[in-house]
Amino acid sequence: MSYITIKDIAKTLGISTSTVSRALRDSYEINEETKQKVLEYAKSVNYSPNPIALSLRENKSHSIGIIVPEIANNYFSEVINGIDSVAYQRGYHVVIFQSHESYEREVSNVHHLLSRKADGLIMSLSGNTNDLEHLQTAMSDGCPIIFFDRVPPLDDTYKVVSDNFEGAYKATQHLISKGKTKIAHITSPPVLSITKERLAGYVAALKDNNIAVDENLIRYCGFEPKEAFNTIEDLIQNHQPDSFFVCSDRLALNCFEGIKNSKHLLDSDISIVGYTNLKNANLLDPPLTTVRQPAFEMGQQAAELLFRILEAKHHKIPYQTIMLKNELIVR
Amino acid sequence: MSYITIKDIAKTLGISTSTVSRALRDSYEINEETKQKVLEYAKSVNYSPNPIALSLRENKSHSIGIIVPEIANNYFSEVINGIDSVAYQRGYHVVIFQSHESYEREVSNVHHLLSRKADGLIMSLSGNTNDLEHLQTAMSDGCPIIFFDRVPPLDDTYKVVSDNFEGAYKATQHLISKGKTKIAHITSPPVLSITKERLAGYVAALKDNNIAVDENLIRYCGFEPKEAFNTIEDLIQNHQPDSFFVCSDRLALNCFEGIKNSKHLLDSDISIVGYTNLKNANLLDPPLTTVRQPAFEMGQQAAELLFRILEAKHHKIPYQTIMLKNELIVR
DNA sequence: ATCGTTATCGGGAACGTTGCCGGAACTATA
DNA sequence: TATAGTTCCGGCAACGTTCCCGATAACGAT
Repeated sequence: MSYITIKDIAKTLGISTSTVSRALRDSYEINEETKQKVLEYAKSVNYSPNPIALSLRENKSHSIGIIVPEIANNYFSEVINGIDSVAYQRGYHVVIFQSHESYEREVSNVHHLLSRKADGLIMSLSGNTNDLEHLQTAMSDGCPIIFFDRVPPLDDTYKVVSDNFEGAYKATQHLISKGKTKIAHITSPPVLSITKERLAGYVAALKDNNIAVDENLIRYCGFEPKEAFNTIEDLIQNHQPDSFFVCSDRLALNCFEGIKNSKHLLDSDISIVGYTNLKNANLLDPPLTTVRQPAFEMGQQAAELLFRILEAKHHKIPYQTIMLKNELIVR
Repeated sequence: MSYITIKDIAKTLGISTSTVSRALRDSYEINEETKQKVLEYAKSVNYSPNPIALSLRENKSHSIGIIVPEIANNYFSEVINGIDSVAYQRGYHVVIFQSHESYEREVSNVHHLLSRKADGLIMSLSGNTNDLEHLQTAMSDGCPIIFFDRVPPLDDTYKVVSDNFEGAYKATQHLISKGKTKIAHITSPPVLSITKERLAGYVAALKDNNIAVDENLIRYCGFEPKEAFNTIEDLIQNHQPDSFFVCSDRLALNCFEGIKNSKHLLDSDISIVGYTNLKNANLLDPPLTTVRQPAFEMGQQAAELLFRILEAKHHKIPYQTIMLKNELIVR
């Protein structure tokens, strides 16, 4: 299986490797007869070219890399599936890495992908990435990167995002229209782009409804479950919110559990809206109203943009930001 | 970044590439002084060897492949994290692929990994894999494979599984001890190893309690949500089970929803036990009792076994099956 | 003085592939 | 008939690396 090389074919057919290569590549000038002979034999022995040799020669790998913070996050796995669906059609393979929210792992992943000559990258930043040098050098080395969801504060890049401002605005508005006024906002680390945008949407909705913004109700949370629990506990004990707007898949669950477990039972008096792609938000008790990002579609769009860049070769595709709408699913 | 080659170093230092290679590899006989000079310079220009050239030469890639049916499945992503954790320590990189329950995709993934000279494979079979030829050739080509969870019916392989028989037995016994007698068993396609083992556990528990096995209550379900819904509907309408023992992450959720949505409300009269690694089974309404597989640990064990094989080089590690215990989490 | 030994290094092949360059054989043109 | 052009093919270098084989110098022993 794939042990046959072009040399073997050349030897058994009594021709040179160049000729075999030409036949296989259907290139340049070659006698139709020899070409058929080569193709036939190659097929019969199940020849397939060695991608490593190709990579070494051509400085590319015919595969694209994905780096996400965590595969176990449903939002990210949906995005990956979107990317996968278009890459597979094009005969590209997709190499998936996790940064585990670690800056070091992210850098290591980028280097690995780069040294293995990935043709392009699609990624979402780790929660601890402040320094962007590894990405800058990757891009200037000619490896195009599409960022999605958690995008860096750079102008000269390609981005695929969802309308976080609007999503947060709609979520907050939903709570307000249910009569809530003390709406806690629990969200991801402040460095992330999504954090800022969602916070802005939350604040805008409050202001448009003449509700004062209470800084005590806004909490940034890392990725440890305990952190979420403590935050919830403190909020409920000391600031009596009447509702929660919780961002990120992970936090949504942790907070849901935290609120449920707290002395104050989760009842009709306390509402939660999550910003999440949880599969089973409708099965929770009570069902969780959510803002749902079009994850699969974001993956598709990111991949299609990347392939447009790769196929454009010379004439450069202009930097752009593709923004998709979110959906508020009231439950 | 990683554009510097050994030739560049040789040229600027006025020595041959062989010498540079020797210095870097700390091999054979080389003057301490030149060695230091090379190492110093290499470090200063941030040299790192080209892994593609290495792969071409040594016929291996210093990376291992993972193939799972679906990343979005929490069980699989936990296993991946387990593998990842040990591979990262050893400086190996992990390449993740999805078969999407498709035999063709699985074959394609195996070929891709093989031709890219993955040092080894850790995989769980797709739900539509009957022909094992692609795996046999991979193994006879010298690429060791560790199977986990969904393992093939082969003796001469390495496997990491959980005790599905016992898990199913305990789950069924749990329902029986709650007074249930008409226990429906909804499970994965019958080709899969896990399906057979769990069915056996289910049947054994019934027999040990002198409950007749009703074939009508045993249903195999594919991976389409609608299939699960229809199955549930038919079961409830025509066979009035008093409880369900549902296998696989996907089915657990689908059935949970199906039962909840059916005319007969999900109440204390109908119990469900799921065989799943759902993160939020405790938050469902009602909380879902589950059999939980030690997914992360299974990944670790699989990876450790693989590295043992890779490091053993010549003396062969005997084929073996590592079996881990499951945990019944009553909620 | 000659020879074997040791320490250190360079040359070159090889991994699999492609593409440039040159060359042989043939055809067509003047 | 000589020349130019065409068609087809083989040789060779190159991608980055390692490793085997030989080469050279220094040095001590005979």
